[in-house]
Amino acid sequence: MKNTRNTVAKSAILEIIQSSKVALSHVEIQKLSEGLCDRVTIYRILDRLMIEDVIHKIATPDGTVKYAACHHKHEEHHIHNHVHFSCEKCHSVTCLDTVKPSYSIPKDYLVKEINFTLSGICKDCNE
Amino acid sequence: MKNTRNTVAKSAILEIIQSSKVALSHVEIQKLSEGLCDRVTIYRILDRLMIEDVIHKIATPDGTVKYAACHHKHEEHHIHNHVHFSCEKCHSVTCLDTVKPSYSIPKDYLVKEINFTLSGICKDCNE
DNA sequence: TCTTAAAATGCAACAATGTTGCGTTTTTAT
DNA sequence: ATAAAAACGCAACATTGTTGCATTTTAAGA
Ligand SMILES: [Mn+2]
Ligand SMILES: [Mn+2]
Ligand SMILES: [Zn+2]
Ligand SMILES: [Zn+2]
Repeated sequence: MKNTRNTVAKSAILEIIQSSKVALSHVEIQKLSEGLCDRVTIYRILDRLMIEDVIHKIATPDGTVKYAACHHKHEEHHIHNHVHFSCEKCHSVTCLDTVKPSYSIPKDYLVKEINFTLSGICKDCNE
Repeated sequence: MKNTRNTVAKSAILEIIQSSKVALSHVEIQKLSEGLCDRVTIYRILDRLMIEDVIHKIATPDGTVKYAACHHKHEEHHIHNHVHFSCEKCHSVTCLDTVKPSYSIPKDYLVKEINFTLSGICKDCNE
């Protein structure tokens, strides 16, 4: 396996993601990093961070893609089985790490990842 | 409300979606319709069909967007609370209409839509 | 059936997002 | 210090979805 290096840009971007309360899109990360590195480099860093399992990707129903830090113990082969909430008012996407969904699926399916996103009004926008 | 019309293209596209076992992407629909209408028109038709609640949109974790027919009684204000399965081998996305997930979420969130997608190996690709 | 307004369409142009190739720079191990 | 691998910047490209506008089609009423 190709080993991955910790560069200045990579550390900075990880820090940005980890210190954010909400999941961030590529463009948001780019703005927050203020010319730290090229647009393409951000994409490549995000890829590496996902391979290392320190961040995860969230595809919201409206098509936008966001990234959030992983809040689990750093272990291999884990599943992000928590709920995400996407607010249609403030467009924030949050990890609800404590909420774990349950389901039962025919056993001829092999489940490797779950992606569970609820949309609506978040607690801050709710009246 | 702006009323919507049933055109040749719209009926054809709905038929394509309804007769497919798996959810279809915009490009797949375009290929299956073989020059029926413009690319843009397909997007607009998909929008109308979603407003009419005869199809629904599925955003898979890998970023691709697919469309599937709704298999519920034609009622207003329904929620598509069923599970989708996205196969990482054959890239098919299927509605598992019978599998209903359960979850509990803090009551200061107002849930309007749910999008639950499992990824892995589908029953056809599973050995 | 004829008339007419609204809805739908085609086309071109644009925008957003993500990817690839390649030459250069930086990191890490020897 | 040297060398190989990894990361980077930049430009170019690809894919996906959107918008404006002139033209055509649809559906409903006279
Ligand atoms: Mn999360
Ligand atoms: Mn479905
Ligand atoms: Zn909100
Ligand atoms: Zn499969």
